[in-house]
Amino acid sequence: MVIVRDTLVDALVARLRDGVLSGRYPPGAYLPSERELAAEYGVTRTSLKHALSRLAQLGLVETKHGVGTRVLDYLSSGGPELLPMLVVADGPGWLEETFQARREIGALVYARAAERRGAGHCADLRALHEAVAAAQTADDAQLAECEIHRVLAAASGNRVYGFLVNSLLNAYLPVRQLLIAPFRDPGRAAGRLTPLVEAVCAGEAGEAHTAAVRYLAETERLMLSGEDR
Amino acid sequence: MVIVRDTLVDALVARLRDGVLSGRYPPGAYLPSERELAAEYGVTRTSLKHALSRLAQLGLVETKHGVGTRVLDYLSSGGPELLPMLVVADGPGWLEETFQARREIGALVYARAAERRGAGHCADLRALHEAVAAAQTADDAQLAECEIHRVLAAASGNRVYGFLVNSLLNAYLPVRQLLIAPFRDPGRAAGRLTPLVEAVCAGEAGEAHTAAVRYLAETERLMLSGEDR
DNA sequence: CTGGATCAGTGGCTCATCCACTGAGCCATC
DNA sequence: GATGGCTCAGTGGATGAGCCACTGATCCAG
Repeated sequence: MVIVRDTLVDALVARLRDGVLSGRYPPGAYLPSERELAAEYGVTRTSLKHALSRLAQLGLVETKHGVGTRVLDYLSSGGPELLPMLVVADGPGWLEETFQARREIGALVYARAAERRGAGHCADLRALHEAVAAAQTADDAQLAECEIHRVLAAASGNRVYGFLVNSLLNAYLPVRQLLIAPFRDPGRAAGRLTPLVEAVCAGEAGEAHTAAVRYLAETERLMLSGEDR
Repeated sequence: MVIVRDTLVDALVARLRDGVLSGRYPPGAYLPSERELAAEYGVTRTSLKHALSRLAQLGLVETKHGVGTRVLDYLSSGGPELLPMLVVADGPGWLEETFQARREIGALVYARAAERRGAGHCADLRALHEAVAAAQTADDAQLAECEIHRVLAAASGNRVYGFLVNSLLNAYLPVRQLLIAPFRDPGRAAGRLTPLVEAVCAGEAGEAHTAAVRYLAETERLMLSGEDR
């Protein structure tokens, strides 16, 4: 386990972000001036500006020179990069919707990959599949599992799907412990993955699609119920 | 037309980002130290830090205290928020893949919305549809069209799809001129939208799905060919 | 009523300076 | 020879004072 110490700016971003997500700073409203905020949080204006700059990059606020910093409506203008923080902020609601999107988009990606399968991709997939089965620790299995999704996304022939999968996987990071559960027993994980991986490698598009949907639905049911821990 | 003057930090971000995307700073490599970079670009270290902070938020680099700033592999760790800059950077390739993803995910969203249609959503949709038809300028039509996508995403009952749609729509912003083309003639735009909107409002899920795919495919063909301008 | 000047308040940016962290290398100790 | 602690150079983190540029409201002269 690596000890990670948040930087001051990270902490500031978290505080301000929570203020926005919780509605303390509602959409359309202006934040207090940088000088006021800096005084309120007991930091330099420089540090506060760093934090605001990152909030702006996230699409949570918008800063205009000479005017002020306005809160945006993240629901109507935000992107999936907000998911990780939303999942921890209000939990189950966002998590379930993320799972649903992942399942449906995952099925799309899997079907595409099956259609376009190439020898190289299949080799990667088999190797990763074996890595999951052989993994001694839950962490290893989890990492390998993530890699499988990424390899499939790459095999879909559309890099945009790679980005979407990355975002959806990142949304899980904060609740990683829950996710690891189904992989505590490497044998079971292997058993569950086989049909999907085999189907994709064999190029059976229709069957792969069906298998993918079934696999993802089952996996997520386990994750949400917290069963098998 | 509003005149937007980029801030110094914006320009810095653009320069550094191009350096990363172009491979001048390859994945895994370390950037020069902040002091060196600041000198090279003729700016204060403070400003440079702001820029690096935003690059980090974008997932392009990773900064570690006492060590340095390392370039990440955006293809394997980035999210769809990178699309806008990739589309302008190397154009057609990313644009086509974005269109494909938008078409397939759009169809998913449309089908979902048709399944779960509610009176309120349908009213919104009809109003927007009429706004597109009535729009006097291409800009208006484009904005209303974006709104239709957002309303549909909202009607799908999954806020994550809203985020995904936002990201994909944002990817178009840099090439907005191209996109506006099919809407130069409001009458045609209206004619093209009708079947989809009607189908969703009528709740014919299967037909809506088919119509959505056909509509999106046609629209994007026009966009890519640049025809009808 | 209009157009320009003023002014208070806001964010943009700089500078000089110090602190905290990391990793490499040295060296005495075991 | 291996180990553990030390120093040191180089890196990013943070400060705070200060100045500049922009915006919008207000006021006033025309």
